[in-house]
Amino acid sequence: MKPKQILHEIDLKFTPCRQGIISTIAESKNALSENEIKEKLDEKFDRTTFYRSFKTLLDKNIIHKIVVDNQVVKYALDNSITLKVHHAHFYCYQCGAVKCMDEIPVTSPKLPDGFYIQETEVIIKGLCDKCNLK
Amino acid sequence: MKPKQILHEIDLKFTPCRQGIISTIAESKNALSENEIKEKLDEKFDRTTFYRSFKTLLDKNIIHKIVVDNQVVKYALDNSITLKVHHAHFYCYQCGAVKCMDEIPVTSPKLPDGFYIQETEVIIKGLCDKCNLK
DNA sequence: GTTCTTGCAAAATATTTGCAAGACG
DNA sequence: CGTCTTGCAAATATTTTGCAAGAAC
Repeated sequence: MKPKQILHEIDLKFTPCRQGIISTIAESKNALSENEIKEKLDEKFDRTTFYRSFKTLLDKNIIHKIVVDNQVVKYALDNSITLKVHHAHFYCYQCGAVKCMDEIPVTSPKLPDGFYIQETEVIIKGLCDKCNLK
Repeated sequence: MKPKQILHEIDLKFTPCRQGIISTIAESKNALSENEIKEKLDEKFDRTTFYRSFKTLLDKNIIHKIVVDNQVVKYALDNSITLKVHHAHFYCYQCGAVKCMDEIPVTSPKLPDGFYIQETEVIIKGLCDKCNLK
């Protein structure tokens, strides 16, 4: 689905920043940080605009955010768009890449009585295939 | 094991801030934030001192850090101290508590060839037993 | 006494908010 | 044209660094 369609469906205006974020993320096989997205875009946007655009897209579940250790913050298209199941994320210590592991479905474990699970997040850290084989 | 022993074993000086952090965390059944620890301590410490103490204790694997969505940052005693296996963390949307789920061992899934797993982090979000049953 | 830690000040970084101008539909 | 978005400035919040005084050993 194209950015314009996506935005239209959820009643958001088709603005250059949103459009840029969505298409940049969609083209990338890894999750991207604000800076990585910024570098790939032709047009310049204020940092505030990025913050607000990310927030809007997150609220509308167009994208999801992956945070590694409070340091690395990356974004990827959300499940509802890619129709993928909830998945684990991989973080490479070497190159810093964050990858959505669509083939690794996340199943919530059984918790003690009384606990209600809404979401389970899995971040696997190590070396990605490229860095490991170097 | 007491704070003094712990610190001595890894060649760290026995200072009031480190001592306070370790004993406060050890006494709590949930992971604690900087502010929660600060409130429980009698003595006051500069924020810089907390940052540096946490860093030192993290580096030496005395404690571990749990970050939820880049917002909530909490600390708990590390595995090497409590001798517990690597475990999942639970975050309650309602009360904000972060709990080490020692009974939920974390097993790393099988990744595609080439990937090397060093660590797997699991954060389960929802309602804790107390908030859920209210 | 030597080395490491602390508190303070300040720098660097990250995030949020208000507001007027401009773009979208 | 009414509403939402953007960029800029500024307010907040967070984290890091330098340095001299003090504590640990």
